[in-house]
Amino acid sequence: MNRFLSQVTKKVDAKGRVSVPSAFRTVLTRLDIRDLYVFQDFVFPAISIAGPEVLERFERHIDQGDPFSMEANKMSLLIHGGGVFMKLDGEGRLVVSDFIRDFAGITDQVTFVGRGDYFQLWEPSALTRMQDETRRERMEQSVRST
Amino acid sequence: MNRFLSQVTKKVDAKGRVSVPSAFRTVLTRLDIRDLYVFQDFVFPAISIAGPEVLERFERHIDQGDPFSMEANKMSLLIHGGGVFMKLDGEGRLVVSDFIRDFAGITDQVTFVGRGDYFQLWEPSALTRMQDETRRERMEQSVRST
DNA sequence: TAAAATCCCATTGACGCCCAATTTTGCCCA
DNA sequence: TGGGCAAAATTGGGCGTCAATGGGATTTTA
Repeated sequence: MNRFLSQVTKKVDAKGRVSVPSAFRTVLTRLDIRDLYVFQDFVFPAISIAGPEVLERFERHIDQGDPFSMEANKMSLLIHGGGVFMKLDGEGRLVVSDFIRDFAGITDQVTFVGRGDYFQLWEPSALTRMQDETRRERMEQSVRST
Repeated sequence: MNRFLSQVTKKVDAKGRVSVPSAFRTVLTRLDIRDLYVFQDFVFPAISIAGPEVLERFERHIDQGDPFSMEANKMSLLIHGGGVFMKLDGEGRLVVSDFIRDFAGITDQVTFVGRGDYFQLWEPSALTRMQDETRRERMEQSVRST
């Protein structure tokens, strides 16, 4: 399968590194992604990681409108100011920089979460809370429709 | 019969494996399902197992709306982050990973439950409790409607 | 030159794949 | 109806490979 699925929690080591799950690395290889576009997610308190083409898509989106508009400026602030390129080390590990750490509230553990054509880094309990909340919402929906 | 029915409880071996009941494997073969879409159920503390087309159906559902919406992101968090593809080993066994174990509260025993066109994995006592609770609720309903 | 970022290597642990032993099941026949 | 068998299913474990982890050693940067 060539999409990012599932979730795994990993420990950040003494040097601030985490090894990216091999299943994810396999997908990255298959999609021929070497430079990772790492950005602060737009809707969740999490870090999203994708290939360079995602940034390019965002930029094209901006280019479609008025470049001086508040809208375009705000968008750039997120995708440029809130993003950075990173590479994995020889063993497939990623350094959890302050950029990542602070935004996602990560300390000594990180949960890797597949999102289809990209993946995310979450502070473990934050992810659990969000998923539980979502299930609860779905439950209420189905109860209402009874 | 080409649907998943009944329930069986199996032991998880020392390596964390459980053999899928042959009746279920027969159905899988008949439906030509080789890759299993294994996901954390939306309503029960159980793992649901189906074919790849179930994930695809979920994804189509997401694609219908705005991909940047909170709604779509939450859904993806469940179906992508809460799901994974797995295969059975040569003897028809499944590895009970942490992904499965933690969510369903499974330790050394698993109950396989048929659900029609898919099946589930439960922690034995959790299933019993849920079934008892459901029967009790139905009793109360029928009493009220008398 | 100190601190941090990289690179490199060794050890440990997990997983996939295979084979053997044992148990269960379905069926036929006395 | 009760055995007896053969086939299928289940279970247990060995082993090789790859992933994960931890810790130097080296280079880079401020």
